[in-house]
Amino acid sequence: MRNFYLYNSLSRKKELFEPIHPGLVGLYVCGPTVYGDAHLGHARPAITYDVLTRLFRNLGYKVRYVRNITDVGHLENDADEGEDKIAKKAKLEQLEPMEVVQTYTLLFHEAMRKLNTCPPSIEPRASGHIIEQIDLVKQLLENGFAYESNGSVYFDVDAYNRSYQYGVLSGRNLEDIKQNTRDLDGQTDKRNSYDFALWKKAAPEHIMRWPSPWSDGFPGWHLECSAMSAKYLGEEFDIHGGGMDLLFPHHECELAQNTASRGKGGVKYWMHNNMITINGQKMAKSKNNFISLEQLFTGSHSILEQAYTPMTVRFFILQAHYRSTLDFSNEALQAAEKGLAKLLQAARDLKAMTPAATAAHEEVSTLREKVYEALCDDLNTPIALSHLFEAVRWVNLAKDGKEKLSAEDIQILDELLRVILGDVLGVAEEEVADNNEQLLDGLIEMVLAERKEAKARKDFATSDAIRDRLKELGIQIKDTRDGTEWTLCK
RNA sequence: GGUGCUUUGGCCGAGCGGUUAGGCACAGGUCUGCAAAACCUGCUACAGCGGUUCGAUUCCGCUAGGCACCUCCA
Repeated sequence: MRNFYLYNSLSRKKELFEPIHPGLVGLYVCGPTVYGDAHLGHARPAITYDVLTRLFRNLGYKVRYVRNITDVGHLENDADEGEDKIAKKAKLEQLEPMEVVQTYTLLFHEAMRKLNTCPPSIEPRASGHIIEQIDLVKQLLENGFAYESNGSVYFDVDAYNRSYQYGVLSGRNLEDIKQNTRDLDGQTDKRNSYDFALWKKAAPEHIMRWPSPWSDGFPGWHLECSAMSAKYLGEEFDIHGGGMDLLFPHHECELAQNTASRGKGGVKYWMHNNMITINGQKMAKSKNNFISLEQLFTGSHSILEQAYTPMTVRFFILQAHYRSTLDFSNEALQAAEKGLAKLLQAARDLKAMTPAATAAHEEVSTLREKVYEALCDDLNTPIALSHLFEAVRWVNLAKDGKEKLSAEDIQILDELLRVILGDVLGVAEEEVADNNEQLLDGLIEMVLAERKEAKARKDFATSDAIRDRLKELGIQIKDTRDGTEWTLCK
């Protein structure tokens, strides 16, 4: 199997990927907290890990891709009274928390489908794994790395740091953290401000609660990923992915939980995608530059000059390397839209091509290798795409009759534009179903205008021919006093 | 304040110790009834100042700007 190199956030270098179990890849990715619309930021990891999965599958690996849905435990802040995001939204919209979860989970899935991402193999929910999480808390208490306080249980970072090292993933040391952690009000239950919650006792009015040995309450946010990744991928698995913003504290805490409970970190490669920025700044609700995917697809946001199709967004994201920040702008999206159209047009043109030469072009045959080399070098999609544009050039040259392609050339170009572009990068023809109705209206209106003109010149042969042709296509027209009506008959 | 990252041509965005990234835009040309597309040609940049080197955009240092995390975030 081809060598694949992956940047590991833990070692801070590119490493040769060697699966724990030959031929199999276990991938865990932190999914969304479903308390709001899927946004542009969600598209980055979704597409990155989708391409990773597709590439592994193309290389012959069997991939188990687990992406969770956080539907409990994600707090607004770290204080004792920090509100659960789901619960807060439920209160705001006067819904059951699980109604909020369902609404936004479905919207998230819909957006992911439009972006042509493969659904994960398993999509576990935190609320469905309370038992596993409680077990993990018990284990941590038993191992002496957690303490109970007033019905809540916290991870004892000091204790952990005596046996292991807290901060290895994010490159921090505990002394720095101690100096720089804010002391929030109302953290009386914790021994230290940098300890984090494993189990929280629920306040009386809190709806989302489960019984546990310590209190009726709910699990801490970091716990779910440790519990669910181990359950579905084993205590040691290959790749853990997520956004760079999750590196600390979320992944650091997860790593600490794994290590404290079973003596090892459990993850071989930590992978982090960078952020999407808008005008150079990270998207955030507080900055008023928050764009949901739906807004992006429909163009309904003041920042947007136009609507952008899901595939344009996908292509735009793939044009940058996943570890670089990617700045959103209308200009950049519009450029992506055009580049994408060029690529897809060439893929279409290629289908109609027949061999016109016997000798293969060497430049064409090396493209395939170059593309794989790029993709296998830490998922370098921008380089891979630059080679695909080279393939486009060959298709267009042939189309113009300036080059002749052999059967072998065509076969390679087909592999590049259909298999690599389509199957691996997931860049495919857009669904146009949504626009069809409008398109049909416009077209028929145009044809009827032609017919009206023909009738006006008493050219009834033409007007009747138009009517008959439309009928053949399943469109019935009817001349009325007020004009011409049409219906679609099936 | 702590930690880390970053600064590439009109825009987006790769990359590397010596060689054209690529896309978009722009200009000229070929083709075309017109338009579009396509093709060809041009535009050839690496924040500033030092250092290492035969040679640095690429390595090191300093200066300046930007960003991220440290609080929830993909």
